[in-house]
Amino acid sequence: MARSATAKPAKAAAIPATKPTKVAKATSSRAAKASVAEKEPKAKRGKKKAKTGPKRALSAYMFFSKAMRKTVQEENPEVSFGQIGKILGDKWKNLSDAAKAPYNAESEKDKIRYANEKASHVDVSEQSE
DNA sequence: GAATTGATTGTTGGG
DNA sequence: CCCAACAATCAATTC
Repeated sequence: MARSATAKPAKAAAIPATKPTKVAKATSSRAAKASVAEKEPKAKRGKKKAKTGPKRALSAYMFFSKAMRKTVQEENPEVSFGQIGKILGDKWKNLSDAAKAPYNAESEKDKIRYANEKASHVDVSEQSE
């Protein structure tokens, strides 16, 4: 186990709109991390584990990027991927909790979806390969 | 048990 | 085929 504290913060973190408490040092993990953090952005995303199992739940930003990406491109037709990301991120942060609500909702749904697949574990039919 | 690090998710376009 | 910034978020590892 890990962050048992993350058990279920009454959707505080998942739904800031309902409760913009922002976890606020839920476990001081984020705070401390924020303090440390700021290391050099080492693009070390060379995949490690996670075989072909159930894909993890997407984050609100994932859905946001999917939706806004196109829009941002239209407003910025001559921007590269990196720029889009920066713009999207900027907008994302600029978005209000209410605006994030729908995205969070999607992420939540995905979370459940992921949990469901994970829960599937081994049922009757499954085991594709 | 709490904190931290790490890996994963999605986008597009290119090397 | 993998990575690039962006943000989130879980998940296992570690202490």
